[in-house]
Amino acid sequence: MALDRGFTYLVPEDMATPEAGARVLVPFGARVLVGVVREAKAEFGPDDDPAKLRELLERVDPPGRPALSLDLVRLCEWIAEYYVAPVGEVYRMALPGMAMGVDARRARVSAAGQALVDAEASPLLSAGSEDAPALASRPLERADRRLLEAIADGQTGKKGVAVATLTRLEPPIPAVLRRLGELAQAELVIVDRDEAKDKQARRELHYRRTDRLRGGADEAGIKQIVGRSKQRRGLLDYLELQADTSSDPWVPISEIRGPFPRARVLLPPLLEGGLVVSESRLRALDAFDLDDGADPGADGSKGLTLTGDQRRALEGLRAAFEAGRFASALLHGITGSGKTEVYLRLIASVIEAGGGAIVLVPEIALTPQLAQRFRARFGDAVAVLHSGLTAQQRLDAWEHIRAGERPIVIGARSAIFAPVPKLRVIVVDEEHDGSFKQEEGVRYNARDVALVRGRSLDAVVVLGSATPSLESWRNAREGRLALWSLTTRPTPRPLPEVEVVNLREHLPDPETLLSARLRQRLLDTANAGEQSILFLNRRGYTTALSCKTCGSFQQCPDCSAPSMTYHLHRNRLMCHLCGHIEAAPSHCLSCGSTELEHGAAGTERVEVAIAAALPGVRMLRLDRDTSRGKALLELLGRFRRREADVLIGTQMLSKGHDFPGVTLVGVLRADHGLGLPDFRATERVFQLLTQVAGRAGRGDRPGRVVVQTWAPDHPAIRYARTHDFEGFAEHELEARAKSGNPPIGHLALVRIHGTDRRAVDARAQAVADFARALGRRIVLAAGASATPASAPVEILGPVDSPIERINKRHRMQVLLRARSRRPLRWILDHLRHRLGPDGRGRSQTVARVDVDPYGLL
DNA sequence: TGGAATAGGATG
DNA sequence: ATCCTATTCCAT
Repeated sequence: MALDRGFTYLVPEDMATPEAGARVLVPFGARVLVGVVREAKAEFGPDDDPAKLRELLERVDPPGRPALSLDLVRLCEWIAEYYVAPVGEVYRMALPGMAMGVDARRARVSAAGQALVDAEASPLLSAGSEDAPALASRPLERADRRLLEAIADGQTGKKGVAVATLTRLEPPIPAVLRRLGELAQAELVIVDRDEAKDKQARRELHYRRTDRLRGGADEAGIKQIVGRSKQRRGLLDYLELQADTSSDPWVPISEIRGPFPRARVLLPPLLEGGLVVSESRLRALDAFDLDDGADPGADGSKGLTLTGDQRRALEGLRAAFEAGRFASALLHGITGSGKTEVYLRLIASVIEAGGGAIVLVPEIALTPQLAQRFRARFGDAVAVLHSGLTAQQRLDAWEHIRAGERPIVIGARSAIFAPVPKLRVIVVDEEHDGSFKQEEGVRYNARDVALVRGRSLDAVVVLGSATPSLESWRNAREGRLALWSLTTRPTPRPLPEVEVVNLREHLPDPETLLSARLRQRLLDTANAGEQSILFLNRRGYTTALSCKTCGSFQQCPDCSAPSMTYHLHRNRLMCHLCGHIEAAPSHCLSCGSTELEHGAAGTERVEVAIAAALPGVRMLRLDRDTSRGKALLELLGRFRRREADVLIGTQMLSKGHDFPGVTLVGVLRADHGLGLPDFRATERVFQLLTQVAGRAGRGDRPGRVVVQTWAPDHPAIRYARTHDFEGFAEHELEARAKSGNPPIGHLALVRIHGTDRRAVDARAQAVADFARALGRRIVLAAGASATPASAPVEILGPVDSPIERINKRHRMQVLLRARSRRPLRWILDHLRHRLGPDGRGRSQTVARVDVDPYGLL
């Protein structure tokens, strides 16, 4: 977590004052850091002590070209404030990784320094040296000599040693940077800037499991290298699983550090034993260089006439754009109603007028078709930002965008920070999607940030969805968003028929999870030469292995949830929360019975079972295990090319894909997830079913949807059956009003976690007490006025988080809930300074706020 | 006694 | 956060 405050610096006499958003080099303690100017002021602020201020060292950005435009600076400030996030962290997020440099200096010894080193190294001379050398302020200490020697040893020719490496010497030299400064002062070493540092900084050490002693064949050989360290073994398994299940076997050290914080210590023996190799690499491949089998370059929709709905929506949005004022709209269009075409034409107008646009999509890797349509229509004007870009590619894209060379930007969440000049339109496609909410670090919601950025730029913001979030729906109903509805599909095809199968009456086959009805439909569809998609909301083989005799099942040692899933592929158990992996046991660990059974089925097992039950039907499986990055696109391409009859997958599949050959969609367990302690569960299931139904019958044949459920009367399923979004929304809004949950109420969740249970508990209690005290002050203040309401802010907790332990860290939470934002805001502003890390070592706890949390897990 | 682990404090 | 200093801890 970065420092949650700014620092004031003086602008040197001979420097033009850098504008807000410009990067500058500043002295910070003994270090030199890259900073971003938040504000340039002519006078001292009340908290500034002129005597303590230091001067800026250098400007990084040339005058008139700050890294962040003023609108982005304002946006960062707003985010830091609203989401109670450390400002520094927010700015760092808004800039591409390496725009913020590291210590770029290099050090080498001078002639005098070299002489000193040589003298010390020579026993004859050092023994007889009468007058010990001294620095300006003090005698030369042993640590200084070590530093000098380290520099002399490390420098190659004239290159010198990177200062950054000197700070990481083993054993470390105390106060290295101060000593280095003094040595430089005494002209024993020369310190200068390194031009080539950026390239270095963009690389990262990656590790890969080799083929040596692979697959558990030579257990003894592995033991010899790994030894008895469980962590080391876990790391090896982790890398092996990565190599097996992902398209790219290389894992960057930063990623390994998640599940294995001690990776640095664990890796050397594995490297030495040849089980693992390392390499300095740039980040993974650009997934979008791959052809996923979609129509190459064709954008057949260009000349099509719009439906009446589309035309009205487009005209309304264009009018808003031409008015040049902020406007926000919800584009509610049933699946297949042509929302994208509306975006395309709106953006075409914007481009024509010399403006720019941002299109946010839930997960770019899952919506390559949208990107392709934009590329087909706008060609090089489009920049696609996604997680597969290397740091270098990202920086390049960012520079291109900033220069106005690519006025259209398509990307996931973080693309909302794209430095598009003259930004006039922001589209948030599938705005209901939970992935717009960042769930770590700065927990912003890109959809809401889009509205704020749009407002500050007088731009048009369009939120599009077939199943709008209840937040947006309510905003539209109350007039805060203009509402445009697309109620018909451009092609004269009705929405698919949804057939609900009550599993209570029609028991599914325990292996395939298919009811007789769905099984028959699958066979019919395959026989007709058409394709099917099956959804099951759980990856892996089964949830867990449980003992038939005593019923006990394996828990992750570091997490508290039943998160261990069995993976047939390598006969391993893996925790879905922290990545812990272990060999699947052959017998029950508590009673010794060898009779173990699989719990609730996952996609892997169902795939196998169906393949066995329906011979001749070709199956493909898609989930996070089989497919990341380019492997995903390859798989989708194979299905599109009809290399399989049935694609089975998790909800990853429900987003935006278009498979013309699919006429049947089956949902194996629609009610899955309804039992979770999550106020959005019903909404999510409704959305999933509606989105999923949209996958059926998009080609030239009508579609059919079969929904299997144990709860056929649940509202999510009832309303989805009739494609009745409005009915669902009204029903669910009532439920939210009753519970005080969003969008009627407003939430902020304080999360407290740490290794030591008691420290976490104490901190959580303290946070809750403090919030309650603040809450009472509000009540007192409001007491005199006419509001008879009870406490305007409810403070719930502290309680253990639903998953009370993840990766050995205990987690607790305090929920703040209010009918109006203002009192909640007030409490958060006061709570702000009590957040962040507290305590040290094992008893350290971290508290952070999640404003407008998406889920409460 | 000196170096390692650890707690507290400041950073402009 | 990261760096620095003072303090405690512990083995030699």
